[in-house]
Amino acid sequence: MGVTTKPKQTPTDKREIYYRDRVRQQGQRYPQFHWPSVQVLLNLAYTYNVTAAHLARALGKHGLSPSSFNLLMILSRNGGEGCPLYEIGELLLVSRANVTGLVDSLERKGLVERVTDKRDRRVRVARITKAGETLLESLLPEHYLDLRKICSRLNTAEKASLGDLLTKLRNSVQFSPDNKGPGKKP
Amino acid sequence: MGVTTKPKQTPTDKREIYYRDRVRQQGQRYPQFHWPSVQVLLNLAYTYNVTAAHLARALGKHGLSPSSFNLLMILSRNGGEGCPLYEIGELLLVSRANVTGLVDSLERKGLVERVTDKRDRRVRVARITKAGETLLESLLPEHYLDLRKICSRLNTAEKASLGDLLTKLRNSVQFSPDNKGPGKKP
DNA sequence: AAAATATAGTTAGGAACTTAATTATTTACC
DNA sequence: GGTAAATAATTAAGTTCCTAACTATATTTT
Repeated sequence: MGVTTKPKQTPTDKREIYYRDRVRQQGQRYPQFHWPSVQVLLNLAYTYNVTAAHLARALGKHGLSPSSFNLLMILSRNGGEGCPLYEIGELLLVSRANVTGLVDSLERKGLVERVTDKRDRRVRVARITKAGETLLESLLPEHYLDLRKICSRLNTAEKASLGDLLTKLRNSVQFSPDNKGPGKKP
Repeated sequence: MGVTTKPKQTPTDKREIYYRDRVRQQGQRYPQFHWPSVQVLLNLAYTYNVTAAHLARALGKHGLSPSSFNLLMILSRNGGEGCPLYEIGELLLVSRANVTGLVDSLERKGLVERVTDKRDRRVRVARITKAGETLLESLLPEHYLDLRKICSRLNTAEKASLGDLLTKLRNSVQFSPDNKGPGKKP
């Protein structure tokens, strides 16, 4: 190729242009449009996606998805007792059907095992295996270091402030007055 | 059942207990464990999930997923010109294969249409239809109001501060020195 | 101009999720 | 004590994402 003056823009630039235009257009058209609100929510989504993708990539090198990892962490805490599947769902905030699938895949890899509870034969208890413990022990030092590095540009006050603001935002969603709720039917 | 003193705990309490225990255990076991960092990242994930689920529920009432909605918004900005599919992928930060699927589903609903670019016959351009425009116009006022309400407990300074802290965190992930990168193979 | 390379889109297969329906077991009620 | 209701897990079907392989078209190289 010859010597060109092509600017070679990154995808990020396209996104910036797109959002700048959107502000102008939508702001004029819709009186409800409030750029500072839209901006902070876009920022939240973007930041979450970037960090989640980063952590997922690191865990993926050990053959674990983020959910599988979190499930293993829960079982690791409970040790030999294990944890009923329904309780795993509550801790991970996912459906019971999804827990079934996650435990299936971890069981196939030999990282957890299922046992039936003696007292209530409806419930299955998932227990981490020795292999599961070993895997966790091998990846946790790097994982925790990673988390720490991700936050290292924020000082203590900033971390606290970010936590407070996130909590405030979350509460606003969860406990807003007009929360449509589950809309239970009669 | 008789009159009991059972506290009737919500799932949230289980989560709090779980995380409190985890801090103690992991903090002792792993010197790399840094609770303030772990806490702020958990908070980020939790807050994102809550807000995303809230918005997804609202858009779902109109038959749209968040991604479908964003795709429609992109096309709405471009109007009659439409947008090449590869560019949609760059704006939405998703794979081209996923764009194909999203456009498929919106095309089935009659909200967008595909046309082949005359100049480069490799590229397909997606264009929003009249029905798509109408749908957007019907839901945007409520959507923007929703975004605004979600952020209403944060004042102007807090929104700015939250935005800055999120950006700082994101930059730390994206531009950290030891970013393993795509690891291109020779 | 032909061959190699790059780009746009689709297809195929798979993982992580969802809700709704089904099965097994326990608890509550009369 | 037997039936009804609740609870735990699974299955089935569908959605949203992914990567890798494939097809068609354009561009570059020689």
